[in-house]
Amino acid sequence: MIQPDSYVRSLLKRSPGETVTARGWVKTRRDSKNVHFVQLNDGSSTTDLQIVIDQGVVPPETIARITTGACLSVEGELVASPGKGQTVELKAVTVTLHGGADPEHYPLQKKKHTLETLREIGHLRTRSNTFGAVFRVRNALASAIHKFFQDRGFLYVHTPIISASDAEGAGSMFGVSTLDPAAGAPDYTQDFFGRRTYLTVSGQLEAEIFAMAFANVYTFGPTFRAENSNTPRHLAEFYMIEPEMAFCDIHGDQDLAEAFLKFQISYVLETCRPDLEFLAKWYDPQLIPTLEAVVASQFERISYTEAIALLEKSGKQFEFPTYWGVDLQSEHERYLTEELLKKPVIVTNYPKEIKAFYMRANDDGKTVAAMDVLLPRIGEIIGGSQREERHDVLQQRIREMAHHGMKEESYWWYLDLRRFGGVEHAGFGMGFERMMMYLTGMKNIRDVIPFPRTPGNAEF
RNA sequence: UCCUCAGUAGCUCAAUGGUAGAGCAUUCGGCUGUUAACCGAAGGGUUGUAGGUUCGAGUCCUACCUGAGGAGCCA
Repeated sequence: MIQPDSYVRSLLKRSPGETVTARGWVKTRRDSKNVHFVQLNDGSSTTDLQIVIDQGVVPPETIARITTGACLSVEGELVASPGKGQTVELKAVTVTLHGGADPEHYPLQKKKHTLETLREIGHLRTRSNTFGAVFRVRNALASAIHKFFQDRGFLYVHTPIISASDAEGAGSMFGVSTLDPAAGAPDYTQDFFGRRTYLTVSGQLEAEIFAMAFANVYTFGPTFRAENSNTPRHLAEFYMIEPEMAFCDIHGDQDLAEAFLKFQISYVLETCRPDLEFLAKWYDPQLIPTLEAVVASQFERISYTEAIALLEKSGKQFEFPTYWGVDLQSEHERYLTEELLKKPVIVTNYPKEIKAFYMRANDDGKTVAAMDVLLPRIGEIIGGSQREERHDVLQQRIREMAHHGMKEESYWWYLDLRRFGGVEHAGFGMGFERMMMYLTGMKNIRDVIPFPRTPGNAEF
């Protein structure tokens, strides 16, 4: 096992003269008359460690096998590098070749590959510079999220992956069953759980249970949608963060969402600078200035009604017409956040007809206390609301939705939370990979998750 | 799921309906404390699949497969 002081990242910071062992995978080898240069990387750093192997230290037949992709351990002395591009390098004394990578067949070459090609070698793309940077950022982002909530006293709750609630309106769900599909019409009362079950589309309803006991809670786990979505922004399996706060209204909800987004960006700017610089260089030169601008900005907050008014007087021709009562289309959201306001926008108080049943009804009788946070380039990154805490109002709403297949008896425990010690509360959901896209400048969501699950794709 | 575009060497891409090419990678040779090293040579192809039009198809037509972009749904 590599010890903390022996990661490539650590070795690059240590002083000349020390005897160390480096382990990792070869990026490339260059030969000179009396010396071989090997770029070694263990995934801890955007920068490789340069290994210098003098003629005779390693038998020629071993040198020949030290090719791109091979795995090595190298013991030697860290020395000041006379060459450009690095301050220290490792002068090899002992080289152990753990596994070669036949250059005739190893698909990762020391040249630029398209992201589409790398996606098809999902078991090897992790060794590329791009995915090294992406997954270090992903790791840091996950850490930032826990830190943000833990520092505020939020309780981390694991909501179930397998769920019986058919989460009305949340789109198609993956069924979970141990019944033999070949056995004809399924009788779910005989199924593993004695009822129809699904992979969760949201932990929110269960998070509300915890918020009614621990006040401030959050979930961070996988979520599944069986929608046949083929876009650069959708996955069938993705990660979602869902905070839920008791004693919180829609305004507190917005404040938290804004602070949350800014914290994540700041944290990654601080801890992953070299990775962001690499990503900026190859994918989006404006990446870092854009991120810094968001941290410094104050998010625009407008109501749905104001948003519609802004769109109507924009004079812009939209493919879909805008009028009060229709949901905002991608083109509308993009216009608001990218062109008109040029910063993150929080849109609140949507018509109740286009939002979920659990959102708190406003006094106007027409809108609910919903909020969507829109980011330039990404669109909706956060969707949330103040929840309906009034038992009778919620019950009435569920009954109104009966014709959509909602069954009041399925929500008995959810309604119970309003009968016993209910209080105003609010929360939101943030797509983890959407945030990753924003932070890394990656334009396809399949390139910010280790193993993307999309329609027709589950190879790795 | 709908619309649009694309599929040619391991990779990135050329090729007016008329002999299928280059760069990188690979192999071999040369040079060199190198930095996506450099110089030279060689090998490498059922042009996504199946049909069709044509004297002749990588190129035109049809269907299918795969990928990408846009839309819907959303996070």
